[in-house]
Amino acid sequence: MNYWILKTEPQTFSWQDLEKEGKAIWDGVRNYEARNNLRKMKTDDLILIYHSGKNPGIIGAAKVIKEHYPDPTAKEGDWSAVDIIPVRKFKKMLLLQQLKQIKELASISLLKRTRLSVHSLSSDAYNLIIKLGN
DNA sequence: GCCAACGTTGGC
DNA sequence: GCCAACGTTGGC
Repeated sequence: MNYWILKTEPQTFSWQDLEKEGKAIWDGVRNYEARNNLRKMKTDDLILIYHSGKNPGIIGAAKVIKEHYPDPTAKEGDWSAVDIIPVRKFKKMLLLQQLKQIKELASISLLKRTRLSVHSLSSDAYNLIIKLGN
C-alpha cells in the first residue's frame, strides 16, 4: 500500500467536483516526476487531495480505483492518467499554514518540493494527517 | 501583484 | 553539454 498527495487548483478541479461526479480521471499532468509517481500508483492506494491557491491545504481523502493508462487529454508525448474516487472529506480543511507547524511533517515532500503536483507520502505522515483532519 | 523555485527551450 | 532566457507554479 502506498500513499500519495494530489494537488489541484480548485478553480480547475476541486474536491467538490470530485464528490459531485463520484469519480475523477486524474489527467493533465505534464511533469515527468509527477507522471512517474502516477505510474507507481496501485489500485486501492490512498490519496490526500490538496487545494492550491487561496487558503491552500488538504481537504480530503481519496483512493485509486484504476492504475495508470495513457492520458486521454494528451495530444502528444508520453503522459499518464489514473482514476480515483473520493473517500472522505475532512471535517475542517488542514491548511498549509497548519501543516508547516507540525514537526513530524516538516520533511514531507509536499512542503519541500512546492511545484511538484504528485507527491508520495509515508504511511506515518498519511495517518497523522488523517487523524488531524478528523 | 510580486517573486522564489525550478522546469523547458534553444543558441552556441 | 552548457547556460541564459523564458515560462509556469504557487505561496504570500
